[in-house]
Amino acid sequence: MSQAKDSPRKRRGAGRVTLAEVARAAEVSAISVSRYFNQPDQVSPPLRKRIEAAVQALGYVPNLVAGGLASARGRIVGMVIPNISGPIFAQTIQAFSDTLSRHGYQLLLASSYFNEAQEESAVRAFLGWSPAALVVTSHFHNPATEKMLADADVPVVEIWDYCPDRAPVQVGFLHHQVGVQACRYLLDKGYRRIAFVQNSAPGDLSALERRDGYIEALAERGLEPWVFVPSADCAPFEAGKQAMDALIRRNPRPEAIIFANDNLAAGALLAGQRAGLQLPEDMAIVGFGDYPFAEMLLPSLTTLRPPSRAIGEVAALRVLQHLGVAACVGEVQRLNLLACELIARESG
Amino acid sequence: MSQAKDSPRKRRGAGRVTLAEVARAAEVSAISVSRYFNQPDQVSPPLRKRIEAAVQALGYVPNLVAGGLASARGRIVGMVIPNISGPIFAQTIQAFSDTLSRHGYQLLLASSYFNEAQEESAVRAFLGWSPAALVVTSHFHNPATEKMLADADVPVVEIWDYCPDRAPVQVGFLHHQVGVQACRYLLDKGYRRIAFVQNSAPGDLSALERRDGYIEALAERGLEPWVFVPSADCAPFEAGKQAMDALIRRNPRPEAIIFANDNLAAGALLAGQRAGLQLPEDMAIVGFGDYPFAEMLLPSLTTLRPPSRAIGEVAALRVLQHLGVAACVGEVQRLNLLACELIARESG
DNA sequence: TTGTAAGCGTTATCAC
DNA sequence: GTGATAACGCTTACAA
Repeated sequence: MSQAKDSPRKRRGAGRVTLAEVARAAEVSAISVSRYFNQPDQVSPPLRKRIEAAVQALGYVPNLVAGGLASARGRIVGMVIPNISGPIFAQTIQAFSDTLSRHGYQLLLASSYFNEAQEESAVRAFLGWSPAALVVTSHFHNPATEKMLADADVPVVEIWDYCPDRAPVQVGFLHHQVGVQACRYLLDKGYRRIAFVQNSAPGDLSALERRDGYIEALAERGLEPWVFVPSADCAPFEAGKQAMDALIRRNPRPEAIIFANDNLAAGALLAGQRAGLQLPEDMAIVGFGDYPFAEMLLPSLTTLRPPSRAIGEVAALRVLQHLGVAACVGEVQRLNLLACELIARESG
Repeated sequence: MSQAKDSPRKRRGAGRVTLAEVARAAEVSAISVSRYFNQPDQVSPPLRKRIEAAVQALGYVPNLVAGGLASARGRIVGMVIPNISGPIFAQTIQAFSDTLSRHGYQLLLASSYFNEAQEESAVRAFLGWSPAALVVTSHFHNPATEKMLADADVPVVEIWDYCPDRAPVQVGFLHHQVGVQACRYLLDKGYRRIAFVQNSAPGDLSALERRDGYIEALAERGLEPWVFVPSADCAPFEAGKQAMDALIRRNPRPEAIIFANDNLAAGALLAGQRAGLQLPEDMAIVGFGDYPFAEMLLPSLTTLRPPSRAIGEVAALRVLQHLGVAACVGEVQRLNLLACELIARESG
């Protein structure tokens, strides 16, 4: 690509400047150069000066691979997340990556699409890089992944979830509780016939926990649940339309609907309006995620705002604390329950 | 975190199962196990079977760090991108990561926030992992980064841009041309007093190239440019409102406005409506990015849709081709000019 | 097809 | 505070 096709690349070695060459140029031993980078305090100012000059002159870039092998811990953290481009997780990744890189750690990223097999292969690959820590999403993993995570001598953080009974550090919230929260909100506003529309994407088990919370909240008041399951092969926005079209025709129709996410809710909003419904007068709509468009819709969307950024920040902080990174010192708090905020807007 | 506080961790080595242990268990040499993973064809079925059994039994996970050191090329690709959570780049990252991981490569990710110093430090860190390739955004880098990229014996791909004269593989489009495209579209619809609102975030130099395209397209018809620069400390949505509020008061006011991105345009749309403007009758609005909300706004937003996913896919494909990954064979095309589509909707 | 020997570039350990 | 030496776990090069 950018280099010459037939560059005189050595078969072995990257041909890059090495620690030893810097040491020779600075007339010190290799280990001193190593210390210059890793424990500068332990190198006297004069040496430090000579080393710095040599590093500059030669354009030395430390070989982190070699360092990682020697020390058995690379400054790299792996994260497996359902998807990168959705509005929800992107914030978490951004915050996590930023916090990490501020302290000299790098992010190794992979997406699972809620698929446990893909998660397993990502975790396996990441473990091969002897990461300083590993972050996975939710507590749903297949047995092979569980075993790898348990056996690997690596700190593990589970995000976007909160299971006090599990060993890994937890940073997230109780999806079940969020389902309860959404449902009670509508109950308190006087709605009774409340439906729940599931995610069209299979594998999003956390969304099912929210559904179960909804069911529980209804049961508390002696009400029956009403769960709609869209076709699995349908994009979320379309699935939302489909759900609304179907639920409108029921007699009696629901007075309110909770959706597994904002994309579904947005589709439903559009379908409802197209069908001549007055929203929220004829039907209340509640989403989940507080996607950026939620406040731009007409009517604006009532939804639950997950602590996306906070999850990324807290996860990174816990990792750094565990690694003993200065400026992040402190006891590593294993349970980190964050709040999911209900944003009441026009739709419900 | 998940492991016991006082695990009997060796000071040196991760305590993990090694290639040698697998070899012993399978009663073969270490190199055969290595081949089993890297060139399975060169291992006879009987050996393969014994090795597979041993790998399973011991739960062996290859140490990619050691492998990377020995072979001087890790199966890792670094990507530096302005931001992760914006709707634009997230698609690129997702597509890139997916394509890569399908072929056994991992993504090392960092964001630069359009800051050249941050980019430099990310590139330096990534080079330390002897990546198989490096992907950077745009052709704007500081001299130190340029030097590292040129000196490093690593394939480099520049995305979201297209500079035929530069050495790295280019995957993107001509921002200047996109500015021309947007402006000509409005000119052809009969608008003459066309303003351009810049990005509030400094450092997005590509957006300035789009502005220059706009200026050129106006000049072709002998028209004067009208560039509005929002306060730098303002979030894009707010900056859009600010711009609209200011431009509305001018006399004569613009007939049409091109925005550096959809967030600005969305803010302007809202501010315009709040001020009592009929859109697009009173003023046409064109954005850039085709963010997910663009079609949900009222009026829906006319905008330019960049080939976000395609950029990620093509970039990954070029990288894999260069690495000689089977199933991706073929000549590495250095120049990849993708199309930016104008999505005509209601706003302009 | 399979094996042997020699590194890859760094850090841990121990001595000065 | 500084240095010599031996790993770290794997792959290349070459031999059988």
